[in-house]
Amino acid sequence: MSEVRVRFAPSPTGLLHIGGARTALFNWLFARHFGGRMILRIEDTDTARNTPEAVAIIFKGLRWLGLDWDEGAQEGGGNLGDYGPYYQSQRSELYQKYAARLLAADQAYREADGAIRFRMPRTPGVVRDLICGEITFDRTTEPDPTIVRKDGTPVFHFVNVVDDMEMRVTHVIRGEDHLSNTHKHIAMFEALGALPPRYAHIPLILNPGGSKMSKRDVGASIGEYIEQGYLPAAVRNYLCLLGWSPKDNREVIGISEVIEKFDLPQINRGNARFDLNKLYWLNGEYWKALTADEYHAYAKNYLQQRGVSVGGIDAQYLAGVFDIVREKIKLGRDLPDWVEPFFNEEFAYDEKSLMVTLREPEARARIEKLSAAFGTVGEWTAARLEETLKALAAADGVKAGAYVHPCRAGVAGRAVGPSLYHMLEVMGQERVLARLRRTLTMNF
RNA sequence: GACCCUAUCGUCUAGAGGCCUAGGACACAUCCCUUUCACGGAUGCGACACGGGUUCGAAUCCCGUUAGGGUCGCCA
Repeated sequence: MSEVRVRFAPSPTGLLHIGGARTALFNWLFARHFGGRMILRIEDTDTARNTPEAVAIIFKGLRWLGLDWDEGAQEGGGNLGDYGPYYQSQRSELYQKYAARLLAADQAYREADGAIRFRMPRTPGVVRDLICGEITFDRTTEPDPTIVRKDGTPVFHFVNVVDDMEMRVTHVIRGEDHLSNTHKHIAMFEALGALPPRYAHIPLILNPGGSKMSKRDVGASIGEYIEQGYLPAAVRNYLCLLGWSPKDNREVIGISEVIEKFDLPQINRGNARFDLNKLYWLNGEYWKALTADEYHAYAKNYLQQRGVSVGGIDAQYLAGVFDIVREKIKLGRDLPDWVEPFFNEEFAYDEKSLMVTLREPEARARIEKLSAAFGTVGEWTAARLEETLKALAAADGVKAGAYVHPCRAGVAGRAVGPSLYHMLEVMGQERVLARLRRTLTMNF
């Protein structure tokens, strides 16, 4: 096989769609597996929604997923590679040239209003798809597709073919929604005297309701995952599993291994429904697998992006807080809330800690005893604090929980949170005692 | 409506004629662990769409039906 050249050709719609992201991923995987080249072409012929911001969202999403490209459109509007420009909006002359050529050869004709139509061959259209197999389309009643509108702008099917030809694309890997149109593309290649690329149509991603995932569906945009603090490797791993499988019962699989094993024939033919639950679980697996440094850097960065300033906080304290919170959550989204009571002395008391715990008749007395005992505890470690608290409970003949709950509520204002003793250890004696004292002065 | 694709637990999938009383994962349920919430561990629930063939034998091959999805644009 000569050098593999694949392309991902998104149109700027304002978001990077999850289906598009998977198409990009499969193209990328194929290119990397065969040592080929990945090309990014921006299909921005629809001028209405073509804005620099919309294009930037595509770059951002691909970069975030770790999908790089060897050739094509670049951030800032640049082009990299010998077959550019890679923005269709900058290739109008080329399309005009090829339309004229088709017209001259009578393979296309002009309508009264100026639009140009391609003369469809009336022979059966045969598509040999690398995933779907050989399919034959009857074209006896197929209308001639428009390739240039009456206003002179070229139509998608035509520019797609011209660009794939000009850019020497060898394999077109795209969504199955294009399968029924592929014979038209092949006919255009042939009319232009070019060899068509090999086609591979991958199944669609359906929403939980079972229809094609649209931009309005929850989870449809890669931007959502960035914002919610999903880990890119987890999202990428999940996308790999939609229509492809390592076939050995593993779910968590490193990208280099996917590259090694990936090939087109093993891709499933049936559409797959999107399951946010499984992605969430998978993200948890990657969350746990992060090294301490990676996790700390991620947490700090995410919080800052969410407008939570952690700049002035002692690095060691910050790391301690991050560490005890980590095992309780699965993604960045939960970080701000879990971390809040550690950084903010004005933390809010949630309803449950207030109503159920702090208003209990014995709560006040227990917090007083806790204050006294913690004030003279000596070594401020989780183990020592646990011992101290349990001794208090034992002396009263009650379960540890009777002390744990008011303590947690008083110190963090929450009914749920990280392991209490570790939380106290991280917070430090001074802060804990101050908060307990303050709780006593409050009127619930 | 015409054409095309697809059809294994609720979901993602393993399965390419006997290894299948169909395996794994998510979700769900129960139990264990436990100060909460998670995590983890154990167990359970749960599928070959239906009908015909072919074959000694079919989840696997063929045909039909049904269902789902897609395409039929001077959208991409």
